[in-house]
Amino acid sequence: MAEDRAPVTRRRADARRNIDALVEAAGAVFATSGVEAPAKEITDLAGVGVGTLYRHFPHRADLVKAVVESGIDAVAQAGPALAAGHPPAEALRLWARRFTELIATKRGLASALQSGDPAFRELPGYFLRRLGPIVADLLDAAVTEGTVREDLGAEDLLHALTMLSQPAPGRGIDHNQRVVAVFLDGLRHDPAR
Amino acid sequence: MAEDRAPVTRRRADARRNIDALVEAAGAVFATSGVEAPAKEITDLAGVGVGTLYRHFPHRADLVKAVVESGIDAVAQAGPALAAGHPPAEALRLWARRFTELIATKRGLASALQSGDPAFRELPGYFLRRLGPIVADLLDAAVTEGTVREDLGAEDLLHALTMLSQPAPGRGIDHNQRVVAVFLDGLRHDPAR
Amino acid sequence: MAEDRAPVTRRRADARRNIDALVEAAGAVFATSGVEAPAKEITDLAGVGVGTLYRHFPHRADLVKAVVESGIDAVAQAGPALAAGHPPAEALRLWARRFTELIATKRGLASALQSGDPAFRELPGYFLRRLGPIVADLLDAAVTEGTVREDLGAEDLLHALTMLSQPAPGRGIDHNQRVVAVFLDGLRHDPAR
Amino acid sequence: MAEDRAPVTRRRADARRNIDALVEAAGAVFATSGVEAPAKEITDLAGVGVGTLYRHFPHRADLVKAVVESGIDAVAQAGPALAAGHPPAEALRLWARRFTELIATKRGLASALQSGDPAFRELPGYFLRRLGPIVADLLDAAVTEGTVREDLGAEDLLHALTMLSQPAPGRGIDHNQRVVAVFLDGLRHDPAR
DNA sequence: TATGAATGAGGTTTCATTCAT
DNA sequence: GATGAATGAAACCTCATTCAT
Repeated sequence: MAEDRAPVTRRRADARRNIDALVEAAGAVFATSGVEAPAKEITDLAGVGVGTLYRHFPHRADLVKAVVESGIDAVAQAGPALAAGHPPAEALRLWARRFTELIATKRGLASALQSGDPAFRELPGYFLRRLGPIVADLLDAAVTEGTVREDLGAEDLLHALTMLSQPAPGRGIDHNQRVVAVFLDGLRHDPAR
Repeated sequence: MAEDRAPVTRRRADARRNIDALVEAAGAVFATSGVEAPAKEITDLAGVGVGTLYRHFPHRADLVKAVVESGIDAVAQAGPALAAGHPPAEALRLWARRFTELIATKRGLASALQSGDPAFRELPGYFLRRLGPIVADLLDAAVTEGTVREDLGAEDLLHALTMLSQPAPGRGIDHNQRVVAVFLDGLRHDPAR
Repeated sequence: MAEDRAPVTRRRADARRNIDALVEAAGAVFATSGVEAPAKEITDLAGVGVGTLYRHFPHRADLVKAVVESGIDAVAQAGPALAAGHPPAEALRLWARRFTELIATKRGLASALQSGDPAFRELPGYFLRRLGPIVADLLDAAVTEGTVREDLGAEDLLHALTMLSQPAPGRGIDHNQRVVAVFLDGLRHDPAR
Repeated sequence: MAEDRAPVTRRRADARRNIDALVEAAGAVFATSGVEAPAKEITDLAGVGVGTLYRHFPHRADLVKAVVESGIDAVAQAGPALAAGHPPAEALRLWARRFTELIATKRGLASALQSGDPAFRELPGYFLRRLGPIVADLLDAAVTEGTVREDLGAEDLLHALTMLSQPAPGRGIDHNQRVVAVFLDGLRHDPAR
């Protein structure tokens, strides 16, 4: 119907801007008020009407997913890069550090991932599909190398890292990094034990 | 209203029965629907009116606290007993096992403990006050003995155990016991490392 | 739990009063603004909170059904009475008169009955179950007597009466009575035709 | 915006195509979801933006009117033709048959005609203005001939036919034709009665 | 004391309508 | 003229909390 396509692309740019604003605002609001924060709080911060939120993210989980997605890519991509440049166990440790940074600054996301709330039912699956393979590769390499114990699956590890990376009230990210480090120590294979 | 007023003690017994029913029901409902479950769900299960809930537990946190309390005592008391009968590191490990059993079967409690929700603001404090000293004693003994590293505080440890004990969707308590064991391995002091 | 039952009955009376007020208000509002009128309009007229409406009538159809029910009984009961005191064709005509009075003063109900809106899916069934047998008895008697044609089912007749009894904008109930009378004339069995 | 502006007539053709698509789509959607169906549903089916709908049909009633109009002309024109080729009473019967075909396949239109909704306030007037005279002519001829009773006005008749032609859930157009036939039988003048 | 009906604030969601492109 | 993104009012519905009985 529209002979000239130009306006369409222009419009898309506007929409894109709103979508980005929403995801950013949602990230901030989730961090403050949790994943169940009122939609209004998010749209106000994004400077956008409620309708716009629902147009782009019909379900709450869509928005949460977008927020997760917005940070997850860099972490996912870091996996292969670290594997290439470091010995397996070290690569795993460095990757976990990155992962903790991601989760620890996104209060409430992890709890959404395991909340059991039907609205978020798909999220853990998405999360695992996206990061599971990266962890599996890192873990397998270290197990093959013989420096890491083999009795813990990639998903178990991912879940443990997720929980330990949860922001703890009254403590900073250092706390998370410390307990994650302890956990990874425990993961080291030590035949003498 | 009631012409035949039952003796006071009789009433007390009734109240006690209701309180117990409420706490038990709340535990079950929290496990199924999370700590934010509708009050009605709890009172229906307890076979009691909503008013009764509010009489005994004016705030949601009071009820959560009661539920936590109902399981926490045995775990708290187990601390000294285990310390008396086992070497420090082993005592710590056994106690952690008990603790995990408690938390892993109370879905949602840990997340309430760290939810940041103002309604639960007092809970972490209560939790720490109650269990902090027990962990501290077990931990100090092991550090003194030299079998456990000294760079992790009792509260950090308690928090880490709490997170790792969270029920993971699709996995059972075995998962929690496994990752807790890994964590405790990491806690062991190993000068050779 | 409550030893003395008296208060319960008392309370029921209060609730009953609200329910009656709601049904009456709904009848009035449906007549003015149609069956899809905002819930608020109804509760305001009934002098009751929205919550009360939803407690007693969780679905819109429940309320419509109650409104229908509130008038339908007298009409249903009139069937046998008229059959006993009049020749069949006359009984049918008199009953139709009563039926038209009922429907014509409840603007919008009939349209709900055949709206196709999923919310009202059960209503036509309810309506037919309630009145179908009455019409069938009246009709059968007249057919047996030989004064009424036999090629129209009771449900067809009921539906036709319902449609012709719909309040017509700008016309009063006389209009409905007149067209219903014409229809019933058409129903008369006349072998000579 | 558009550098290459198409000739005006070309534009007109496009607009015409859109209008036709909208009316057709509206007819289909009204049949399925009622006259109050979301605008989006209609524009999607027409393959057109919402803005286009509002440009051509600023008010919902305009669209309904267009849909009604699209079918009404043939029926209106059939009046004189039938009057010319048949005896009055027969002409009336045949015309009613055509009318029923029109209404029975346009679910929801008749209810819009008498909904009382301010948005449709003009529709009944339009409907009567268009078809009233046709019915009046047919009716007058039959009354003059002496085969049809004279105590029912053309508008009363039109309204009755409209109601009886309403699609009945679970029944087909046969049902409507049957009850309309009964009604017309009732309309016949029979001095013997 | 216990009850559960009533309340209404607060959140969600839908959709008619506008308007920049 | 056409588009469809954005808007926000308006409706829905749920539930924590109060309070008359």
